[in-house]
Amino acid sequence: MATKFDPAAVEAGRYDWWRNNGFFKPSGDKSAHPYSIVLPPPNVTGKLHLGHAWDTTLQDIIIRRKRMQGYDTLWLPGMDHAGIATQAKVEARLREKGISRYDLGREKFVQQVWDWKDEYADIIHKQWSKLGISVDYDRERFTLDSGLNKAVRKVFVDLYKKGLIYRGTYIINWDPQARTALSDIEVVHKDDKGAFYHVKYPFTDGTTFHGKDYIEIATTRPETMFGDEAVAVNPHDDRYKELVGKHVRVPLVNREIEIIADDYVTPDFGTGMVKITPAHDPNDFKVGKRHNLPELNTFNEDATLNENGGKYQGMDRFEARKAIVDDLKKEGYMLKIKPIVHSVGHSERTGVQVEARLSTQWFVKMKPLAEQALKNQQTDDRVNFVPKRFEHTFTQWMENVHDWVISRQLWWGHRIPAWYNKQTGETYVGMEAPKDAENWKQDPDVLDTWFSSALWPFSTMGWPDTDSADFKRYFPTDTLVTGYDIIFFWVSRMIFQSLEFTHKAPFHNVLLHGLIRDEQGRKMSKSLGNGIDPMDVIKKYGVDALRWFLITGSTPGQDIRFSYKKMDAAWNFINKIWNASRYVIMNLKDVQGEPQLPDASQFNLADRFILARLNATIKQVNEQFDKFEFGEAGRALYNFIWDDFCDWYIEMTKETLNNGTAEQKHNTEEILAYVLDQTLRLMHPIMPFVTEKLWQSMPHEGKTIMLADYPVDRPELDDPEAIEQMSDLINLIKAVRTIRNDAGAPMSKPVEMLIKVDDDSLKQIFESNRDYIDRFCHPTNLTIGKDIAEPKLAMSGILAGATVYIPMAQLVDLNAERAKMQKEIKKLEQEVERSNKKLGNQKFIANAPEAVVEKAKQKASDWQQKLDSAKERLASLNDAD
RNA sequence: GGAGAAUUAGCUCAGUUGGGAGAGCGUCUGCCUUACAAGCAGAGGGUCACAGGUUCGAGCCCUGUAUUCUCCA
Repeated sequence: MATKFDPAAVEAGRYDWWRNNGFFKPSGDKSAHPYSIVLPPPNVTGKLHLGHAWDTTLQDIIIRRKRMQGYDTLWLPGMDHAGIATQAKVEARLREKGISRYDLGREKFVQQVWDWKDEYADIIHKQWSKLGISVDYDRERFTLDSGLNKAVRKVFVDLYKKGLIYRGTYIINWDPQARTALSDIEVVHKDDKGAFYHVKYPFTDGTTFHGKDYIEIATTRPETMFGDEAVAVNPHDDRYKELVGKHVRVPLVNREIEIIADDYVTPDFGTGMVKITPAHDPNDFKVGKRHNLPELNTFNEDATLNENGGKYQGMDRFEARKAIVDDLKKEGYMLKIKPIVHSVGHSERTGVQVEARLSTQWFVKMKPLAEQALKNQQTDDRVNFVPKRFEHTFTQWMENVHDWVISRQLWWGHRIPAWYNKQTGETYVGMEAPKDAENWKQDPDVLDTWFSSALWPFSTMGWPDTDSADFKRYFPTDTLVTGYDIIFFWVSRMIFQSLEFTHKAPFHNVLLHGLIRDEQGRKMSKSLGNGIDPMDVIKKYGVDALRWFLITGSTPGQDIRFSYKKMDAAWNFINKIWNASRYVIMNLKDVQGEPQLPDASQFNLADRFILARLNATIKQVNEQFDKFEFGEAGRALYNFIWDDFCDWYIEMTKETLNNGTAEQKHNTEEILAYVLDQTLRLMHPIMPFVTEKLWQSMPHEGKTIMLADYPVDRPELDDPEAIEQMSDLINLIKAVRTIRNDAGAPMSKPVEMLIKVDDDSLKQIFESNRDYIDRFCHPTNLTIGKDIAEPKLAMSGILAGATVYIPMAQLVDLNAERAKMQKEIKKLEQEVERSNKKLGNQKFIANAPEAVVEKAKQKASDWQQKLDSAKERLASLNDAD
């Protein structure tokens, strides 16, 4: 075995071997409980990033452990066509060649997108294998495949028939670059610098107001003024009451509009007078409906001004704004320009400023669906959010949800199953085209990507065929793992669609994780150029190290910062495991098959200690895993492996393996093998590659660690006495090491050692473990006793129930030793006082649990013992010269 | 404006039913000890943001304040 962990060598070929042996597939064992996860399908837009690595690692840990525990596990993978995002990517690529999608036409363009999809699906498959995820490739799905398309059409048609999908003309969010409608949540609001333009709207009938023949309108968007249909004031605003019903003129176009009264206007915002542009603002749209105002659209799809924009026709909205402002100034209409910072909506995908646009779209009526989802949270079928607080995020959104715009003016996606009669204009919605197809024209639009993603947990299992084997066996799924940033987009929608169509929640648990940030805590983004390719990290450290970092560096629901220093630490830990295993494997002489424990009568103190600690670790890891507390599970494993196993047990086995009897040696080998085997199994879900490699290198039974039993708690191995006695031994060894360090006496230099004990039990422990004391403390000779003569010129260490002395005539600085002891006494006195105060408190004795009181008493007596020893020691130091 | 999160060692972060504050990295000292020097041994380092409250007992529960961040409007 190599002296260093070499991830490339460990990983080579292993994934394919697992996969080709069918280890990733469900066992199909009907006597076992099923456990299923659907992978959140990554977008075929691009490569996987660190966030995907995190998300898939969490799932892989869950599913690998369940598989080892004997569940019939299904982890179903797939990818998402990501309508607008992928289309935008392909358009950008074409644009580099000077081609637009319109040049190609729909069919050819869509073919280009399929090519893109194939290219990226290939990359993603390679990345999945690097990440080591144990998904069942035979069940892989794509959100645009024919089965899913069938589910999409079925859902659309059913919802339409139930009146939960409708078509109508409303103000929606419009992305002028992608030229499509967007839902509310695809709009991200950012603070932008803008201005309030204060513009004169002159009266047309000679009215004057406060001596002026105009009113002052403040607007942030002068370029929409050609669509103005009214000016509104608040009906309770006494300043303007008299103006209601008067008429003003829209500058530059000289169109006459009326001043109306509407509650929507906030009197103390701006001038308290608002221009109403029903076709270009959602609030104005509502006002317009109330007052029967016309809806005049002044923009084209790409946000250039249309024929209603007069001489500005054809200009882009921002260009037009500049020109209009200039002209308003020139013609004396501009009163002032006041810079402001205000929140402006941008397209989540293309980043351009979103337009409020009046258009005819398809919508999902959300209220009944949301109510159903909320109600379900009060039943046994509720979805368990981990961490809990995200349930509030979900319910709050559901309580305030608006109707969902589902049509997209894109070419890449599920085509809307609606046809319009060429003659009558009648609408037909159905699974298939009408029989007389030649008389109908299908809606050219496609559905929002999330409309198909929302069906993912059941559409991938064969639904709408509710008799399909997978649907019956693996739906509802057990756990969904995803980022908290898509609770609205995805989690919520899966829940209400699943309830509506399967009458069950799609999963029992939702485990939500945060985002990965860079070393400075910034979001990783293309524009910052601070993104890190997980494949680069894997190349340098191995995927096991990356996985370890991802799960131990995080707490559920919290963001995580990536750093190479943490990756170094992760690699170091694996290297530690590697070398500990190397030690064990090199020392196994005649252990065969699956490691078994010798009879308990053969255990020495170290054996009892490590097995008790192993058992406590198994218990803790299982408990934490069940709660999705992977970080805590990882820390328990880290402490056990590094501290208990490597620092103590392995070091102690060197004594037995070198100096023990043949039988002792054999027992030690068996125990080493057993502990390592159990430890590798515990670790396997987290670091699958290195544990498989090491497991294969040691005696074992079975083909793969992937299918070995996951460790379970064995109460007969618990041993508080061994833990206690071992702790006495460790404290002694540590005290000697500290003395040696303080005195500058390295281990290579043997010293005399005396231990004065208060009672026989401690004497017994030290004497029966004398071999270990020799090995760890290197004394020339060792005296243990109750009444030993205390050496004068010595360094000392105070333990509970014992004092250790190391006589070093030349090296002892008596004054320093006295000072040290005085400091120690002061500290101990404080502790004793605190303990006594606590125990003197009757309320504490009466109210605290018995175990807590007992522990406090034990501590008090330990402190007192130490204090007595320290005082004694100081007295003898004072006598020394 | 509403909701949530964070605030613990120099840095990055754990701390799960309230019962004497931990890790990794960094710092200082000493060791190439036959698994590992990317290691081993030892040391130093914290009024757990602040102010109240509940409790025998608070990093943890409650109230308020401050700072930072996220989402929603």
